[in-house]
Order: sequence, then C-alpha cells, then structure tokens
Amino acid sequence: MSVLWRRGSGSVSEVMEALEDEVGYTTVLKILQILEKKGAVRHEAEGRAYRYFPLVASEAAGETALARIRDKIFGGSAELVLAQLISGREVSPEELERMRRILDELEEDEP
Amino acid sequence: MSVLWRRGSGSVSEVMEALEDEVGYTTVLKILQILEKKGAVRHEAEGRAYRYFPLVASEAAGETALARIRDKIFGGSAELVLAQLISGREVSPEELERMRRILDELEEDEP
DNA sequence: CCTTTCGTACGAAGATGTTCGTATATGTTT
DNA sequence: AAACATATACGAACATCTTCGTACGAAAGG
Repeated sequence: MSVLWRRGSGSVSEVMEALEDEVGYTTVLKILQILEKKGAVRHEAEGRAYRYFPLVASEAAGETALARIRDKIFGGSAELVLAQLISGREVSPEELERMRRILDELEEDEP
Repeated sequence: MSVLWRRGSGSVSEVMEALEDEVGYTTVLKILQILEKKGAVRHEAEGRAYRYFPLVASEAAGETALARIRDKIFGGSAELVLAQLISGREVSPEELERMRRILDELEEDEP
C-alpha cells in the first residue's frame, strides 16, 4: 500500500520496482489482487496492463493503526506516544514549530 | 503482551480473564509459550502454575511499531502522526499542556 | 490409595499470508 | 504467420497464527 500512497497509483511493474526487497512479478500481482478483494485498491485497464489505485486513504489506515498502538502498547496515552515519537530522532526546529502549531490549532477549535 | 504490560506479570488464568474476548485456557498458554520462544516473555514457577513476565518493555515495542507506521503510512512525517493522533478525539487541556511540555523539553535538550 | 481438580505439554486442524511456477491471452516484431 | 515479449489468471507449496482437544503430571481430599 505504501507504494501506492507514495506514488498515487502504479502498475504491477512500477510497484514491483518501487519495493525495496526483490519479489517476483506474480507475487506483487497477487498481493494487489488480494488487496483489491479486500477493498483496499481498485484497478483500471491501461493498455494491456492494469493500473492500481488506493481506495483507502493513508490517513484512514493510519488512524486505525495508530489508535491500536496507542491503546495496546501505550495504555491509551497519547502523550506517551508523542514522547516516543520524538525521542531518539533528530527533530528539526522547523518541524518542532510545526508540531507546536498543530497543538495550538487544536486549542483554538475547542477553547 | 498488553495484559502483561498493564499488570506487570500474570499467570495463565489471570491473563485469560483479563482478555476481552473469551478464549480457552490452552489457547492463552500456547500464545504465552510462543511469545516465550520468541523471547518476549519469560516464566517462573509459582506453586503448580507458571507466572509470566514481559521481557521487552512496551516502549521498545512501541518504538518499533510507531516508526513503522510513521514511515510506511505517514511517509516518515512525525507531524502527520501527531495530527492524526490528536484528531477525532477529545484531548483535555491538561493533556494538551503536558504534550506541549514534551516538545519544550526536547528543545531544551538540543537548543 | 484412589478420585477429582488444576495445571502444563503436545499436536492437529483450519485460516491466513507469502511466494512463485505454470498456463494463457494479447500485442509486436521479423 | 511465427517467434517473442509482456500481462494477467490460477493454484500449489510453504510458513505462520489461532484455536482447541486430548494427554499427562502433581497435589488435595476423601
């Protein structure tokens, strides 16, 4: 999925080449077909090949996955998640500022 | 794992009762044995039964899982993760303040 | 000493995921 | 038209996870 999210769409060959680890063409095709059966992607014919498009936004998938981690691993605490998120990693002053602004905006919405 | 992290340790029966969904005793035991083989927990004898302890801290597991989500789903952006983390959820002013302080402390460490 | 109870050990059965070999269709080139 | 290249379709093979039935051992109560 991450390849499709990054690129917007992709043929089987494109996805295969974009993947880090080397996997066969049919393997990628199979995965895309399974994702399609699960409703995560759709495809259009493009010449002889198929072009696949993501159907679920990365935000939606992220929301589910993130909530799961927050609850199961961090006991439901968003603060702990944030702490872990920025620890052990260089965070640029600009990024820090943008993160601060995200918190500020939340405060404005519900004062 | 989340049960052991929450409680610190647990016998098979304790874990089984703490789980939301009803599963058989042997199922829980099997899972704990598999986790033990993978090095995630250890056990001590306690009377006739075993008491299981987590070996990997929740923070360590969280770091891995969180970094994965950040990279795969949010394209490596910690800000997007933060935005998703606090969106669609009530965040108390106190929690917001604590999160702000987490960002402040980071700035002090690397000015 | 025998039965009941509470525990672990083991392996089977089914579901799911992953990888790929092979078959088949369809254009392309000579 | 034949040979070739490129695509999808299908299903086998294998690993892994999940669940549980059954067996077996140790302790407790009669």
